[in-house]
Formats: sequence, structure tokens, C-alpha cells
Amino acid sequence: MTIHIEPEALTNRQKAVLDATLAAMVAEGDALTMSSVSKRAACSKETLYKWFGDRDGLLTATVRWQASKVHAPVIDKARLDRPALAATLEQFAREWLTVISSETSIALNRMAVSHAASGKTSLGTIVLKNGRQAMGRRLEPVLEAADKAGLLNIPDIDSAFRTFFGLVLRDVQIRLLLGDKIKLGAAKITADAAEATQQFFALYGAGTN
Amino acid sequence: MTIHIEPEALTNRQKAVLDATLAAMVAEGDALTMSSVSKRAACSKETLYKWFGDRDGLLTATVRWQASKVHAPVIDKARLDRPALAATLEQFAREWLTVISSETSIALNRMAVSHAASGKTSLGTIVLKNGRQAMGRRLEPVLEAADKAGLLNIPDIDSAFRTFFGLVLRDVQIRLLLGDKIKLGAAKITADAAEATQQFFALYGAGTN
DNA sequence: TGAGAACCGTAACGTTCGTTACGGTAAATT
DNA sequence: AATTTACCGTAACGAACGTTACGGTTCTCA
Repeated sequence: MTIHIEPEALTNRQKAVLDATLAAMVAEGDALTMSSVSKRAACSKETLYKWFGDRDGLLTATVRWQASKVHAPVIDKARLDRPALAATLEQFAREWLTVISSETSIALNRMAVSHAASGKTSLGTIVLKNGRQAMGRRLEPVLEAADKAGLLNIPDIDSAFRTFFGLVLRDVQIRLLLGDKIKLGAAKITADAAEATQQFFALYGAGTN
Repeated sequence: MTIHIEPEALTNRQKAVLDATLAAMVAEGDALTMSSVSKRAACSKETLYKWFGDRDGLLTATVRWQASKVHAPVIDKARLDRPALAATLEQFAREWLTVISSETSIALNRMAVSHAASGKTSLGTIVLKNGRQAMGRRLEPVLEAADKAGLLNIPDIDSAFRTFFGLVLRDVQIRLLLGDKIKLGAAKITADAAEATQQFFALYGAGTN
């Protein structure tokens, strides 16, 4: 029986246990065991089962917990001119690349992919909802506003977002998931984010197509 | 002890066993067992171990076997004008989307990602080499020729290829790996490939930037 | 035709790991 | 202060599965 606990209802001790589980995911991948988690979290296995039901419940709670920690940066809608829009998109791209290339994100996505391979899609759905979809929900209003303001020319908001997705991430995520060693320093991320933004403007900037 | 057999040196019976393993991967994901494979292939477990060494050897041989089955379409370098280039890129994009959205590719990539999560990167390296990198080796000469012919304006071949990668695949692969149910019919693939090609020309077409 | 190799189906072995149970300790509650 | 509750550390149980072993059958080849 899997127990669902809303991330807001977690006690501090429970959050600490989930953080330890997260660390175990990063360190051991999907080979993590209930024993290794309990040792790392300095708690008993009995407690893990009482709190989270079973192994799947623990993994699900951990993914949800991590998702709840990622805050959506506030979008500045006040002034909407071309430089402000470019800065917003660039910041988006930077944050996104930073998150995607973090060890935590890699471990989490790998876990979710493995999970999906076994027929269960709950972890994959959660990761998708808090990754790709959350980004869409945040970015699409910006694109829509920019379209209405005449800064961009976007026939299909969703399609434009997916293109932005592709321009920013390119082959980075799949290569990282497959174990390719990529060195993504701050400088490289900044440069890639800038290039993706520039390319996006070239495709959707008002008056360019 | 893992045994390496070059795909060309496989007997027909061995190929049949690997095809059965492939089917097991698609059907059962990474939860496939040696027993389920032997049952599906109608062979004994003893044979599996004699031929492939251990579980990892079987999985590796299967991935290599699948990789050897994907033939690289011949690129028509004879006439190189704008319509021919566009057709080539579009065909590339179509084939790529078709492969990536196939159940076999999804199962294989999931397997490789899971494998990479356990610290081993052999499967991930093979998949990367025969997926993303093989595409690059095929496409980059085309881009270079087009650049030299004045059809495209490409400062960095590798970067341009990665952009094409992003424009074509966008969020498709990660969504499929995470279990999102996407319906990618032939019509949708054709349309997406055409749009990606058009966008690529908009970014790198000679005289557009 | 007969001996040996290759292979199938099944049983058996040992390990790992999810899950449960138990004794002991500290904290909370009455 | 006494009793209950929560939790830790560890041990134990049972199932799944990788791996090995074995008897029987088919195929190869001399």
C-alpha cells in the first residue's frame, strides 16, 4: 500500500529522510536499497515503511519532494519590450540548462525513465509535470503576451514553446541521461542560453518571417 | 565474464535469440529476466550463458545487434542545390523521428538509461554512438558541403548539427522515455520534419542572417 | 552407424533485497 | 512517576532471480 503525503504536510524529520533518499539516488542510482536509504538517513526501515508504505511510495514521495523544492522564478510582466523579453527568455534558458545538468535532475530523470520501463508511469508523469510541463506553464503566458504586444509572431504557442525547448536543450539531456560526460560550466550555459534565445528571436521575432 | 561477439559473426540462431531478447525488452522493460528471455527464445538458459557470458553480455549484444540493423541511408551528394538539400534534411528528420518514436528505440534507450544509472556506461555509450553520434557523422558532411557550396552559412558544424537535433526532436524523446503517450503518425512526422527543416534554413540559410 | 558435440527443458543453489518482526531507548502525555 | 507512543538498530523471513548443473534429445561428422 502506497501512502501519499502532500509535500506541505511533511515533518522536518520526514523531509530529512527524503533528502537522504535523494542523495542515495544520486550516489547509487536505481540500485538503491531500502537498507542503504535507512542507513544513510539514520532511520529504521520500519519507519520508512510506516511513513511511505513501500519502496515505490518512498520513491514517489522523494520525487514529489524534490519537485516541491523547485520554485518558479517570478516573471516580470510589467515592462514588456524587446530587451526585457530577451532577458527573460535567456534567464529561462539558463536556469533550465542548470537544472537539467544537475546531478539531482539526472538521477531523478533516470529513476523515472527506469520506472516507466517497468510499465508504471507514475514517476514519469510526476517528473514530466514538474519539469517540461511546469516550464511550459511558466513560459507560455510570456510568449502569448509578447505575441499580443507585437514583439513576437507566434502562430501556435505550444509549438513555439516546444521549439524553444529544443533550441535550449538540444542533445544535452539525452546525452547526460545516457552517461555522456559533458562539462557544462556557467560560462558555457550562459553562452548556450544566449544563442538559443537569439535563434528563437530569429524564428519568431516579429517581422523576421 | 562478458563475451563480445561482433554482430557480423553471429549465427542465425543467435540472431533469432537476440531478436527475442529485443522483443522481451519491449514487452517487459528492464524487468526482463533470463528465464523470460530463454522462454521467449525457446532456448535454454545454459545456452544464453555460453553465448553471452552473463546478463550484461546478453543486453550488450542485443543493443549492438539492433544497432547493426539500422542502415545509414545513402546521401545523394551528386546534385547539391537548395531543393535537394531541403529534401535531404527533411528525409533525415523524418527517419529520425520515426526511429526515435518506435517501441524498439524507446525500450533500448530506457534500458541504456537505467544501465547508466547503475554507474555502468557501456550500454549508454553504445546507444549514443549508434544514435546521436551516427546521425552526426552522416549529417555533418552534408552540412559542410552545403556550407562550401554557399547554400548554408554555418560557423560551427557541430553546433549546427546539435541545433538541428533540437529542432527535430524537441521534447519528443524525453516525453516518450518518461512514458508520455504521444501519437506520432506518419502525417505528424512529415509535418514536423518539414517545419524543422524550414526553421533550420531560417537560421542557417545563406543570406538569412 | 556410432560417438561426440550442441542444445533444450527443468531443477537446484546462493545471493540479494523488499518486507516484517522484535527488543531497547528516548520523548511525550497523563 | 507511570504509561504510552515513536523511533532506532538489527535480525529474520520469503520471494525473485542470476547462475550453475544435469538428464535427455537432436544434429554433425567421421
